[in-house]
Amino acid sequence: MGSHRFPELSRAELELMKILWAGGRLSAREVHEQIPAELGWAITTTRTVLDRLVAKGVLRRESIHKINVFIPVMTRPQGLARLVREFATRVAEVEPAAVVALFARQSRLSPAELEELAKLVREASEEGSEGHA
Amino acid sequence: MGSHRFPELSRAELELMKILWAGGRLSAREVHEQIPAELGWAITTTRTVLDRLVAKGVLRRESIHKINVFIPVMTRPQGLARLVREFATRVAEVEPAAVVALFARQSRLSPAELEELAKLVREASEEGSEGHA
DNA sequence: GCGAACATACGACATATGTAGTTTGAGCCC
DNA sequence: GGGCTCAAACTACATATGTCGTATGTTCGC
Repeated sequence: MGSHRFPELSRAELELMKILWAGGRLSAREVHEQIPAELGWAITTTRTVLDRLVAKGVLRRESIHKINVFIPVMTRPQGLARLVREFATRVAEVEPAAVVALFARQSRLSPAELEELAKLVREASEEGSEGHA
Repeated sequence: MGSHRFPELSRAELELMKILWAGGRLSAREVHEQIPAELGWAITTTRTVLDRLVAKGVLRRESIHKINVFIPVMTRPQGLARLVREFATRVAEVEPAAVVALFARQSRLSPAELEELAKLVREASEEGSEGHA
């Protein structure tokens, strides 16, 4: 125990988190500019999703000279872990580790992150089959 | 064009579809009995989700002696294709084919289904980068 | 033939999500 | 120093989802 039980990320939320994970600390506008134009989001939409992420405790808001910048609280491995497990167990119905392996060639994850992802997915498995029965 | 643009499947819906894909044609009760008890669903919940699946055109309802049996319209490969693409492109950010490969060792999919899944995922990719611009 | 049991068809309701708009305040250009 | 421009903070609203409950009709054992 110890690892915060982070909430799930919806599609729109994951989209923004990916930008934040890559950018570190960005203002709403900076995040918005990196959203694929095809999505055609209004800036207010970006702000709303950002706010919800803060409300969920996934992002932290810091005011710099009256301008808010958003900082990830949930790390990328933490954000991916749940999605990986869900996909592995419910959709693909294969061992989660096999899905984790997919991320190996995914340049966005550093070796350290990859390892953390593997660990988190493993831990989640243990939790799933609780030993407190 | 040609392949019906099936709607997405929510978690609960996927749960039921998996049972139907394995069972063929089942009554609401039969489906309900196969739902993992841990989920603790009420029979009415099962019926509701089943109804929504019919409304979405994913299942077909047939009345046999006044008892409804539900028959899959959307095949397993069709149901998985979208989920696979979503996970591959948005979450793992790897080639969809790599994710399809995961299903190779998944006994639930026959070789034919596996091939269809691969084909559907491939087609979806092409659609994504439409050539009609 | 009657009532217990089960099935069907609907209605309901809270929360989650996608997607904005509006109101108000601060900062900067001329 | 009056606006124009933006950011922040709220509010809004439709649809999707998870989860049932209820009113009715049908069946079968006794």
